[in-house]
Amino acid sequence: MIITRFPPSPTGYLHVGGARTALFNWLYARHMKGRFILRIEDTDTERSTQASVDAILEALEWLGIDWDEGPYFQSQRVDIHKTHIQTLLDTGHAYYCDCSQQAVEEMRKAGMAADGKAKYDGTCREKGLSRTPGSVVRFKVPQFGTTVVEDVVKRNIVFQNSDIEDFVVQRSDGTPIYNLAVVVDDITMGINTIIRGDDHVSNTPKQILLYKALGAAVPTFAHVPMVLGNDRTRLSKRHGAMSVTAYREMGYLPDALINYLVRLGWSHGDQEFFTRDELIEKFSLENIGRSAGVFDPEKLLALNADHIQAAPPEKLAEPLLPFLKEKAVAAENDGFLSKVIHTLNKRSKTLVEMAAGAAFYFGEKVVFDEKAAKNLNQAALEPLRQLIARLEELETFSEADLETAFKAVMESTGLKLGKIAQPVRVALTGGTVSPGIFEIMAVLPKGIIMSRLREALRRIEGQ
RNA sequence: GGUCCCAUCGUCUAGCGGUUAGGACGCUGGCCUCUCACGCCGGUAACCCGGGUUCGAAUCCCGGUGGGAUCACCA
Repeated sequence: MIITRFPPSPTGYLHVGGARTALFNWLYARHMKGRFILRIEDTDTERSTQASVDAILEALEWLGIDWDEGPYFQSQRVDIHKTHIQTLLDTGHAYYCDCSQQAVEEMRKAGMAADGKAKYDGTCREKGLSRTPGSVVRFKVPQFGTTVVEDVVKRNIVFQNSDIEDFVVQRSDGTPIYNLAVVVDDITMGINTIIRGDDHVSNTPKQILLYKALGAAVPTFAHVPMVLGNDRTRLSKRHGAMSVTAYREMGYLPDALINYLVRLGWSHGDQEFFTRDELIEKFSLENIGRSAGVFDPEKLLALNADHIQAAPPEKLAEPLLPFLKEKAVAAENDGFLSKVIHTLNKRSKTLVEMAAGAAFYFGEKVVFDEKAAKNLNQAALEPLRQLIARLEELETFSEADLETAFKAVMESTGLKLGKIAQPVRVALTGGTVSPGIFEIMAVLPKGIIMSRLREALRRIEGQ
C-alpha cells in the first residue's frame, strides 16, 4: 500500500508552494487508496511556533486535505532518532567529531577557494573518538562509488559519493539533525513514497545512504519542480499573497485553488477544469512535468470564476456568508440567498465580488450611487409611473408577466427597453451594474420592489 | 565557484520521429444584449542556439547559452 506524507515545518503560515506538495502527496495517496500522514517537523525549536502549527492545520482543513494519521510531532520522537544514531555508531556508519565549528568553516572556505568544493575533510573520521562535550556525530559517507536517486519525475540522478561530505547527524547538544530525523521518521512510519519539492534533491543522496546504513528499504522519490514568482525566482512574500489563508480571505474557493495548484506542473491532456473527485481519479506521478512553473494569479482568478459558476448556488451560500457579514449585510443561508447567488454566479470572479453584488438584495432601501442616480431624471418619470401601475395589477412577478408589463410600457411610451430598464435598475439596485432586471424582480419580494420604485418616483418628482 | 535540475506562445501546458505545432489564461476584433457579465465566433503569439543521428526532428544524442535549486551543529 502506498503511504505518503506531508512534513511542514511550523515556522510560518502554509504557503501555496507547500500546499501544492501537500496536495500531490494527498492526491496520490487517495488515488492509490493508500494512506496520507501529517508530520510536523518542529525540531528547530528556535523558529517553530504553536501559532504556525495551528495556521497550517487550518489551511489544510480549508483546502479539504485530510490526513489518515497524525499530526505527529518530530520533536516528540527524539528518543527514536537517538536510538538510530546509536545504531549508526555501533555499526561503524558514524563517528564522533570534535572539530570546532570554526575549524570546519575554514576547511570549507579553503575548499571553496581551491576547487569550489566546500566540504568537511574527514579529520576525525578514523580517530575513533568517543563522546565528549561539544562533539557531534557525523555520518561516514563512502569515499568511492556513486549514489543514484531513482526519481519518478526526473529520471535517475547520479551523485559521486566523493562529492558528499561526512554530514552531521547529531548536534553537540545531543539533538538529531534534519536528514537523520526525516529518514528515521519515514522508515518507522512506513513511508514508501516521498513526493516533495526538487529543492530537496541535493539532500536525497545523503538520505539514501542513511536508509542503506540503517538497513531499510529506500522509498520511491518524486521530486516536483518548484513554483516560481513572476520574476522566475523561488516564490516568496514579495511576490504578493502567498499564504493559503490569504486566498480564502480574498474570496477564492478551495476547489479552485486546488485545481490551479495541481494543474501547475501536472497535466491531463488539454483539460483545465477539474473537480476534486476528478483530480483524485486522474492524478498520476507520470504526468508531473519536469520544469519549474510560474505562479499566475490571473489564471487562478479565471479558474476561481469557473468554479464559482459551476458550483450549485446552495453550496456557495455558506462560504459566502462571512463576506456578506463583512459588508454588514444581514443574510442567512436560506432559499432566498441561493436565488440571489444564482443571479450572481456568472458575474463574480470571487466571493468578495459576489458579496458586493448581492448587497442590494438585502434591506428595505437602496443606497444610491451618485452617478447612477442621474438616470433617475425627468425622462424616466413617465415610464416609471406607468410601470408601477402595471405592476400593481400583477399577481406574481414571473418573468413572462414582467415581460408583458414592460412591453406594454414600451409601446405606450415609444421607448426602447434600455431606456426603461436602466432607471428601473437604478431604482432597484442603486447602481448601473447588476443582474438582469427581470432576474432581479423574480427574486426580490414584491413589496420591496414596489417601495423602491415608488421611492425612485418620489425622488424624480422632487427634482 | 562545486554539484544537480530544467528549456514549446508573455504565462500554464499538449506533443512522446512525419501535426496547417493543439488547448487554457492574458491581450484583442465581432456577435448576443435591459447594464455588467456569461456564452459564442475570430485574431495575436512559441519549439533557446549550434552540431550530429535519420528519408524525415519540437520530439533522440552531444556541445553551448540561459534560467533555477543546493552547498549549516536550518528544515
